[in-house]
Amino acid sequence: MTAQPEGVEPRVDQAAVPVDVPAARERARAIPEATVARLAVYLRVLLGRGDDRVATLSSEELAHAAGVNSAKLRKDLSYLGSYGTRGVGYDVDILIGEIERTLGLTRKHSVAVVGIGNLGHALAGYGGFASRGFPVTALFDVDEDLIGIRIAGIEVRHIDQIPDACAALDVTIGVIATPGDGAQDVCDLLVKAGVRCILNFAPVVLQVPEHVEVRKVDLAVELQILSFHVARRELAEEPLTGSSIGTEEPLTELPPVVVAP
Amino acid sequence: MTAQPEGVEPRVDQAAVPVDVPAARERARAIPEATVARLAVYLRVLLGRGDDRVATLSSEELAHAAGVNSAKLRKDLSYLGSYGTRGVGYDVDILIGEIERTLGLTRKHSVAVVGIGNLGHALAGYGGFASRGFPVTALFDVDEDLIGIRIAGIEVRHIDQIPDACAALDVTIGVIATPGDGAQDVCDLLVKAGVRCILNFAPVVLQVPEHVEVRKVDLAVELQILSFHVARRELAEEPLTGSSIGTEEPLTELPPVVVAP
DNA sequence: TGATGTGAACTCCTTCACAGCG
DNA sequence: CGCTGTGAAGGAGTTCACATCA
Repeated sequence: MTAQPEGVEPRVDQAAVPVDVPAARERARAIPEATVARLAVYLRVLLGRGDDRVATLSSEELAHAAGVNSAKLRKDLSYLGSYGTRGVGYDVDILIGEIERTLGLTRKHSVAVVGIGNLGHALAGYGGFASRGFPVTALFDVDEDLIGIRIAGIEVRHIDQIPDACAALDVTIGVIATPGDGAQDVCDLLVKAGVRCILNFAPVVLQVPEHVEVRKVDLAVELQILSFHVARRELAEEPLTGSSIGTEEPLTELPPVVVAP
Repeated sequence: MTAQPEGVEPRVDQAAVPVDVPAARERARAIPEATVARLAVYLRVLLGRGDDRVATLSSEELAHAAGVNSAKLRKDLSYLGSYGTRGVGYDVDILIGEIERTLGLTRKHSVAVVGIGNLGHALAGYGGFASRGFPVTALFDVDEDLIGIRIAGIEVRHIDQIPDACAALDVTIGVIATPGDGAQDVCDLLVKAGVRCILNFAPVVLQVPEHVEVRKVDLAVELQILSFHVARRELAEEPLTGSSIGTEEPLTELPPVVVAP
C-alpha cells in the first residue's frame, strides 16, 4: 500500500485539503450526477473492505461489490484523477481518501430533522447518519406534546426556533419528514436559516431558490415504480391466448394472472 | 418480439377503458424508466387536484405542480396514449385512471416489512403506504423480544415464517429494513417465498435472480450526494485565493451569493 | 385560437474496445 | 501479461419547435 511514486499527491488527512483550487473546482464541476451517486456506493464498499486489510482492489472486484460493471466504475473513478495502478488495481486507502474529499466529507456536517412523526422519529434515532459523518444535531416539530422530549439525547424544539437554532448549530442539511402540508413552510424556514441542502420525505414538490439543493425520497413513488414492474412482468408472462384479441376485457382491472414459481 | 399487426384499433369512449392486451403489453414495455418514476408524481398531483373538482388541467399547470417542464410532461403522457384534448388540456379523472392502470395500481398489493428496528417500525406504522394502495400485511424480525408484538394491528413474526406467511398473504412487495448483514439472507427468503419486488433500505447491494426487481433507498448516500453539492458550491463561490484551506471558514454566515447564469 | 402530440436535435450517460503503462 | 484509463460509438432521456386538431 502507499505504493505511490511521484510524491505530488499528498496524503489526505482531514485537516488540510490541498490541491490547487481552480483544478479542484474544474474537476468537481465536471463530475456527472450519476457518477456522484455511485461514488457514495463505492465508498461504502471500500470502507467495508478497509477493515479486512485488503490493500488493493481491481475494478472488477469493486464493481461487482457495488453492483455495476467494471467499465462504468473505471470511468467514474477517472473523474477523480488517476489513482489506480495498471496491472494491479486501486489502493483502498487512497481511493477512500479521494472519494471522501470529492464528496465533501472532510467537511463537518450537521443535520436537522423537522417533523418528528413515525419517520422523523426513526431518522432521529437512526445510527446510520452519525456513523457516516452526518450527526443529527437538532430536531423540530409543531406538536406541543413532542416539544421538549429527547430522542437520542437531542431535544425537540418548536419550528419557530429553526432560524436561530440552525444558524447556531451550523446546520448544513435539513431533513423534512413532515406531512405534505406544512413541508413548504418548513422548507422556507430552513432556507431562511441558511440551510442549502434539503432531503425531503414529504410528498410535495418543494419550491426553493436556485442556490438550494433538494433531494426527494418518496416511499410511495418507490412502491408504485415496483408496482409498474409487477404489472409489466405479468403482461409479458401472460400466454398469448389468440382469442384474447377479440374478447371484451373489462379492463378496469388488470388481468388477474399470478404465476406461482 | 412478437410482431403484432395493428389489427385491432383501440376505441376510446369515455366510460369504459378498453384496450387490447398485446397493445397494452407493447406500450408498457416501451415506457422509459424515467417516465415511470414521474408518472407516479403526476398521479399524486392529480389525486390532490381531483378533490378540488378541477375537471381539466393543462400540461403547463400539471407540469409546474409536479416540478418538471411541460414538454417533458407531454412526452411522458404521450406514452400512455392520447388522452388530452388539444386546446384544452387533460381530463383529470381519465388521466388518473390511465396512470393507475399503467402503474398496475388496479391490482391488489400487499407489503411485508422485514426488520422492525427504528426504520422498519416507522414504515410499519406509516399511513402513507396503505392510503396509496399498499397495505402492510406482514412484519418480520429475528429479535425474540419483538416477535409477537403488534404494530398497527399486525403481529411481528420470525423471519423463518417468511416463506409460508408471504405465500399465504400473497405478498407482492417486500421491504427490507434490516441492518446490512442479514439483508441478503432476508432477500433470499423473500425470493423463495415468491416475492418479486423488493424495496431495500439496507446498505448493501442485493444479489437477486433476474426476474426480481429491486429498488434501493440509501439514506446515507442521499446525504453524501447533498454533501457533494455543498462542497462544489463552496468551491464555486470561493474567491480564488490560491491557498485557502477551507476548514476554518466562518460558515455560520451565508454569503449572499446568487449566481445568475 | 390554444393546447396537445411528436419528429428531430441535443445533451447526458453507458458501453465498447483497445492503447498504454506498471 | 494484466489492469487501468479513455477516446469513440451507442443508447437513453430531454428539449425544441411546430404541425395538428378540438
